[in-house]
Parts: sequence; C-alpha cells; structure tokens
Amino acid sequence: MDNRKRLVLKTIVDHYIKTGQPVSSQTLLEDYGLTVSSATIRNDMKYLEQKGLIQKAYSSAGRVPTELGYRFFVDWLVELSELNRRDQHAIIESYRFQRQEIEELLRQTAFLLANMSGYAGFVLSPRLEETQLESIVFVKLDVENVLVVIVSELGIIEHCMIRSPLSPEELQEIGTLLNGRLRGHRLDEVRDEALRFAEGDGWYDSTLRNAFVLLKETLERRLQRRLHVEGVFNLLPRLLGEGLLLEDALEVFTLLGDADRSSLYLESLSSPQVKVNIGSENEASELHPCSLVLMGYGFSGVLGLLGPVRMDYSKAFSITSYIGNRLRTILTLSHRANILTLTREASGQ
Amino acid sequence: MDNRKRLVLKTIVDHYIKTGQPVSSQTLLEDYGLTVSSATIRNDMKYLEQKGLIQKAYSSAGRVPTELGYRFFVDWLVELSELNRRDQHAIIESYRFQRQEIEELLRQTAFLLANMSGYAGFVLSPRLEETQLESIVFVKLDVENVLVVIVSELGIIEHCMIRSPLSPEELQEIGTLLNGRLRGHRLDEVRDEALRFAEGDGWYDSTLRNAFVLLKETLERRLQRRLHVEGVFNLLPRLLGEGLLLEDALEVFTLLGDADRSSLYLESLSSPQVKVNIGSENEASELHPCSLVLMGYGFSGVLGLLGPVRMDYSKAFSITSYIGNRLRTILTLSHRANILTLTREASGQ
DNA sequence: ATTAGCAGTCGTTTGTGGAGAGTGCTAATT
DNA sequence: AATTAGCACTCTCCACAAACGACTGCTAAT
Repeated sequence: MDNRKRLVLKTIVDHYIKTGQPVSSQTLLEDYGLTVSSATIRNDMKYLEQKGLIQKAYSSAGRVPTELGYRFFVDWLVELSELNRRDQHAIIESYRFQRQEIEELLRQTAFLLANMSGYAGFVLSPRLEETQLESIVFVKLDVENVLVVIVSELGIIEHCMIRSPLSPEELQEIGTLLNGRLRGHRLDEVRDEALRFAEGDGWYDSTLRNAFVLLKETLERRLQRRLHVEGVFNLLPRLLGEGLLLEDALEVFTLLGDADRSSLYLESLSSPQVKVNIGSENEASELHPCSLVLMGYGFSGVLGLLGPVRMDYSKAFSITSYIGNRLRTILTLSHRANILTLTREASGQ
Repeated sequence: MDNRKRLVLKTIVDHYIKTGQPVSSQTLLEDYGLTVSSATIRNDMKYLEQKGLIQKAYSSAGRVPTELGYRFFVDWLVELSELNRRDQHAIIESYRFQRQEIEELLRQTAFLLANMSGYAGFVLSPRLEETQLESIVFVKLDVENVLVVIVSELGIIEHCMIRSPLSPEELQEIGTLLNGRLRGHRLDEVRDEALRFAEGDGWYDSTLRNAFVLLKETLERRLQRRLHVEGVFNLLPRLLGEGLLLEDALEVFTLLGDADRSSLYLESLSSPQVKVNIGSENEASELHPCSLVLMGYGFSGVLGLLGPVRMDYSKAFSITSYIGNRLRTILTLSHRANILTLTREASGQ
C-alpha cells in the first residue's frame, strides 16, 4: 500500500473519529488539503474498501472505517503522544490527597480514567492472594470484643470483629505466634492455614477456633477481585449515538456489573503495555460494540477505558498509559515503604 | 365527587400504571366491567378532567392521570397491602449473611430495594453524629500510617487511615485517655471536643494535640453522609419509555451522583412513615419526571425508591415499608447486632 | 497514473390520503 | 336529572410517492 493510500485511510479514520459522519472524497479534499483530485481519492478508497479497511453504508454513501481499518490505524497510523501537561498535572494533583486505602485508591483511579477520557474507566483490583501477609493485629476493644486487622504487603487492610474473653496478653501472644508463622506468606496460603488452624483440635479453645473460621471467611471475601467502574454515563450516550439499541448498551453495563465474569476476562488481557481490543476482537459478545484500551499496572491488576469502537484511540492511549504508570508507581512505592517498616517493627503487636 | 367518579379515576390510574397506554371510555367498560355506558363514563371523565385529575394528549386521545390525579389516587384510592410472603422471605434470606460493616449493609439494602421493585433503590446513611461513641482505637500499621477505628453505639466499625509519626506506645496512651474522656458522647460532640482540644494551647503537649487533630479529621471524614444508589439501569429504560429525553434522564442520575445535594434533599423528607413525592412535587427540578417513595428507618437515615411518575405505587409502598422496617429492626435490635450475627455465623459453619 | 464529467444509486425529507381510535355534543330515554 | 345512543369531528399513525441531494463508479480524456 503506497503512502497516499495510507494517508487517505488515516485521514478517513481521523475525520470519522472526530465527526462520526461518513467521509466523502470531497470532504477529504476540502478539509485536509490533499493535493490530488477527488476522483483519485475515490480510486484509493475503492482500493481500501477492497482490502476490507473501509466500507460504505450504502452504494452512494461516504466511507466509514471497518474494525480492520481501525486495527490498521491503531497498529500503523495513529500518532502517539504524551498526555498534555495540564492533564498530567491534574492527575498528580488528584492523587495528592489520596488516603492509603487501596480500594479507595483504585476507585479514584477509575474515576480519573473516566473523567479524563469521557469514556468509562475501570480498574480491576490486584490479585491480593499473590501478595504477602505483613501482619495480623488483634486489638482488645472492650471486655468481650476483639478487633482483627489484616495488613498485606500492599498496605491493604481488612478488619473484622470477634467476641473473645481472652486477655490482652493472651491476644498479644497469639498475635506474635501467628505473625511469626504466617508473615511473608501469600494471602491465599494464609487463608488455607487459617482453615487448618480452625480444624485442628486441642490447640486452642473454641472461641479462638471461631476466630480462625472468621479470619478465613474474611480473607476469602477479601481475596475476591473487585472491579471498579466509573463513567458509565459517559459511555451510554456515546453508544446510543453510534446507533446502538438501548437494550444492547445496557448489556454492556450488565457485563461490567458482573464482576466475576468481567474480572476473568480482563485478567486474561493483562500486560504491562497498553493494548487495545477493537469491537468484535473482544471475546465477550456484549462488548462487540465497544473498544477496550487497557494495561496492567502490576500485581496482576488491570485498568483501562471502555469506549465505543469509534473512539479517540490516541487520547485513550495517552490517558491509560499515564494513569496506569502513575498507579503502578504509587503501589510500588507503598510496597517498598511497607517492607522497610517490617524490619523496624519486628516487635510490634 | 361521587363513588362512581372515584372508581373511574381509580380504574384509569390502575390501568394506565399497568399498561402505559391512554385509557379510553371503551377500555374502561370492556376490561373492568363497569355497569354504565361509555357515554356516562365519558361524562365522568370530562368532570375529572375539569378537576385537573386526568388529561388527554390531544383532542381525541384517551385519558392519562395528571400528577394531581396520582396524588388523589395515592391519598385516597390506592389499595395498600402487605408485601407477599415470597418476597418477605427473600428479603429476610438476603439479610442472613449480612456483614459487619454498616455501609455494606446499607448498600445491600439499596440493592434489595432496586431488585424487588424494578426501580432505583437508595439508602441514605444514618446521621452517625447523633449516635454515641463506644470506643476509639489507634493501631500503628507502619512508619507513617495509623489505622483509626471508631466504634459507635450502633456497633459500627468505621476505619480510616491517617498519617502520623506517633509511636505505638504514644498511640496506646492517647487511646486510653480519649476513651476515658469521650466514651458515651455523641460523635459530633466528640468531633467538636477534639477540635477544641487540638486548638487549645498550653494544656497538652504536641503529641496529644496531634492525636486530637487526627481524631477530628477522621470523624469529619466519616460523618459525611453517604448515599447508596442501586438499580439505575432499572430506572433508565423506564424513564426513556415514558418519552423522557436521554439527556434529562441522565440529569436524574447526575443528581443522584451528587451525594451532598441529594442527601440534603432526602434528609428533609425523612419521616418514619412511607411518604411519596410525585413528579414536580420534588423540589429538585431534575426529579420532576420521577416519583420518590421513601421512609426514615431511624437514626435520621432515609431509604426508598425512585421510579417514573407512572409507578406502581402500591408495590412501591409495600416494598419500601417492609425493607425499611426490616433495616430499622436490624439496626436497633441490639446495638451489636452485627457482631452477634458474625459470631453465630462463624460457629454455625 | 490522474482527472473531469456524468450517469446512477440510495437515503432523507416532504407531502398526501385514508384508516382508526376516541371524544364531545345532541337529542332521546328512563 | 341522570343516563344513553348515535353521530360528527379531531387528531394520530401509517403507507406510499415524489422531489432532493450527497456521493459513488465509470468512462474517456489528459
């Protein structure tokens, strides 16, 4: 394919992404100053159509990119650029007052993705089962209630309440024992270990056994991956604007609401680089009217954007990439911080 | 207004709620077996129209209730009934595995409301500032992060991460001091007290003052009311089905997303009984295409349903009422309901 | 290889004419 | 005085047709 044909394709995609209107040879000439006649462009268009890169809705309509056309565009023609400074700054700013809680951090990241892009943003939480236990803390609240706090490598916490008559000293002892035994283990191992403790006989009184059951349950619940989605009301009008039926658009959101299914799917696409799935390249048939721009941010976590197939891929790439790297940095830093902490607080409860 | 006219109005509203089609005198006769002629019904309809209770879209169209008509219907004509046993059972079942965190409980309640009704369900969290402090716990997690756990009268655990260089020993000391001093006070008093201490000079050393600042910050953050909304994708197609523009429908969701504004509005409607706001009875203009069915469930919390004006008010009442009372019971039954539940769960399995 | 010119295609818009649903009115009936 | 039958009237909805216009593909010339 010669350069002019590539340029014609690129211009068609650019223009269609911008306006949503089928592109005619005339428009191409007028708006983009090509130095050939409209007839020549029409010939090129015919060639591109034969190659399956563009198509027309009917015989005398302007051209529209096919999914293959978008794919070619994304792979060879799109101009990648860094996110502009203002947006970069806004993102950094919005992370400034970030609290340490990871789910809150992820939720906010999804929010950022959505707001910066105008599409839907999502963040699939990291696989916590792959992270290591930092410590388990028992805190006596009053005569009968004990608070259990679980801290992972990522600084993530989970807590639950149990009733136990054990004294603070006994609790401390148990805490030391558990921490000595489980610290540094993967959280899924910790969960299994908790189950084993709960089922082992003779070692502990029934109250404590209950505590282990509870610990196991809490971990089990917490290890489920969570999918944070924001900006669905950005995406909806765009999908409807593409001529999608409301019914089918809602299917998209139903899928997003099914965290189990979506997680599994997104997980399979994880990669450190920004990737894109265009339309029916998505396995999930509900997503055929959509494109997915995503990247892994570490710890098997995935984030990205969900937009219509007619999506500003260039912008989507730069936003996803910038925010993804930002989040990766934040998580990695807290990771390091916690490892440092570990050595200094060996005696802590 | 004589009985037949009331019956005509009730039947029109019933039928319109069910079908969404304008109701003709013919239909009324055929489907509901009135014992008078269609001409008589037409006369009654004309009377009702003059009273502003029904209207027609154009001169030869069937009748449709006006908002005033719905209001009359709701106040005088609607048949109230208990929620059917199956739904009652489903609701009780779904609360069985309720978790310890109140926000989770509220979220699930909103979910229930939405799913049972087919509309959008919402739960505005209680005014925690009106509940009493049970205890405050500080747990040092690593060099800079401190977990603050606040246990209120409701047995609710609120947790929050803050940053502080204080040592575990200092934290423990401060915790003991604070608990002795503030336990039993309302949470807003606790917050104010904390602020006063933090700003007072000379009395305390900087460590203690820091603690008060931390406490105030945590409380301030946690006392913000939260609005849980579920089932927006139930509501959306219904609103569009009523002929609402997508744009205006999205306005509704934008309002719901603005927790501050919605909370304030919903709060003002709080009452122990089920109430309804029909269409433009809602102050918020975004909600003019919607009806709001709501009730207070205690502690100044509010929950309810948001549906189109053409809403099954009878069903909405029974669902809201049942779930609202259920939640009230759960929250007030014992002030440590959640702990008890978890313990039972843990030992039961 | 490119271009001008033109015929042909097809969606969009606009207009028209029933068919049908439902009302309001009038005069007759109970 | 309330109710009813009958009928004229109103307005929407649908189908069909005609005019319009945007854009292409093809052909012949450059």
